[in-house]
Amino acid sequence: MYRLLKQEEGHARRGEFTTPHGTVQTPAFMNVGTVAAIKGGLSAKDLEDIGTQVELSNTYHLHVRPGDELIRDMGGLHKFMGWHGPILTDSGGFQVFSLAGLRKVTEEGVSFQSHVDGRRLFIGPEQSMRIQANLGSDVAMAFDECVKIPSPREYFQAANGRTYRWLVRCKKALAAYNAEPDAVNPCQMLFGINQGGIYPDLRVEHMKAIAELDLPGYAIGGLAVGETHQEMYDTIELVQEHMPADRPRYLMGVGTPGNIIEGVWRGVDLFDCVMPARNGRHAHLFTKAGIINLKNEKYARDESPIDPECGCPVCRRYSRAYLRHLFKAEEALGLRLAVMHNLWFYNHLMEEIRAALDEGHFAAYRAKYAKILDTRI
RNA sequence: GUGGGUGUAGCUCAGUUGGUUAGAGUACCGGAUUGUGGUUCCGGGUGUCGUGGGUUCGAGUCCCAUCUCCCACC
Repeated sequence: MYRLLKQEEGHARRGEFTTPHGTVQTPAFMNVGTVAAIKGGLSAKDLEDIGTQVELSNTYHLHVRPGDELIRDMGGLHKFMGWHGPILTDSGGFQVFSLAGLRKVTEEGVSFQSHVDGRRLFIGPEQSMRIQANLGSDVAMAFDECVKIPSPREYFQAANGRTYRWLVRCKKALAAYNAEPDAVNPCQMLFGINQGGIYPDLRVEHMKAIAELDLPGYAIGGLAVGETHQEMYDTIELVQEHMPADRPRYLMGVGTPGNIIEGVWRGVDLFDCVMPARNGRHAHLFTKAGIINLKNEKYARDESPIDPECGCPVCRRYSRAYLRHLFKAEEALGLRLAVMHNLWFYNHLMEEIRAALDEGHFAAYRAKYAKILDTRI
């Protein structure tokens, strides 16, 4: 359930999103742990320490290993991974895009070749809902088709039709699974996903259609996959007008700190992105002054913390010189500390955005930080 | 002391009958990464070819001397 607390200038929204495992203050950034683990070695306790509100895992990956039935038998994903806050699961739809070389799309669904052992898998709307019901996440994402940009308009049109029909099937299937007496999380919600590339009419038409299905939340998918930032922002701005105002809005897979500020400005409530974790593993660290590459030689004797303005557990204790050494020596601690800092940075960024919205100066915050946070220094 | 071997990038090494601007891996330096296949991808050569002399149009390559290190013998 979503409650709008305040609407700032522009379209920015301050709200609360309540799930079976707690209330999320929005705008929020969801921390991505695809295989029920934050890569880099962070624990559920670490997530609590760095201010994580929502954890995100993936249907496809957990189905492949260890198997969603195993997780159901272990009491569901919350219990399995020891994270008792809200969890959102992605549907496997994005793997239609990211594992393009290993799959085949039909009206029924998508067949994949497993990236783990090569066996043939099939995931359609019903399979995705079954898996997500077994995982017992708080939010299940619709099984959609994410299409690369650029692609022919005709393909987007066909994929949009398929994604809509799949969504109808998702809604029916998930309701049935969660009505079963031994459902892991009977109040699990389903979010629909808008697609259409950067074709304005396809985006709007699709958004209007899925809005009529009266789902607990809606996502904008298929962005940050090849288009320019301006095209992405224009698409968000266009689509948000047709999203129900009383439901949370989730911009999937985005993005940089600047992308997030611009997304909030255009009315987005939820974000997720692998960037803080993946870039952190490669020593790219976010600071209030811009992005630094900690492997650079110039930090070899730098006694200052990653970000002098940061209050995270890593910055309170360790120097750039030490962290650089850990990376050069390929010590696991380097990855862990870097990811911890970056996720703390993202979570803290959202706290600042919420505070700016509460206090009515988000426009000034955006003007000050939207560009500088994405700049390499 | 004698004989043989060896010396090319920080490291391990390749380099044809003498032929254009000196090659690879690794290390190092830099970049990429947007609903995650964590050791990936892309770019960069950083060199007195041990040293000196000689032959040659031309030498990492052939000749002489010398030095280093290794091995064997005395």
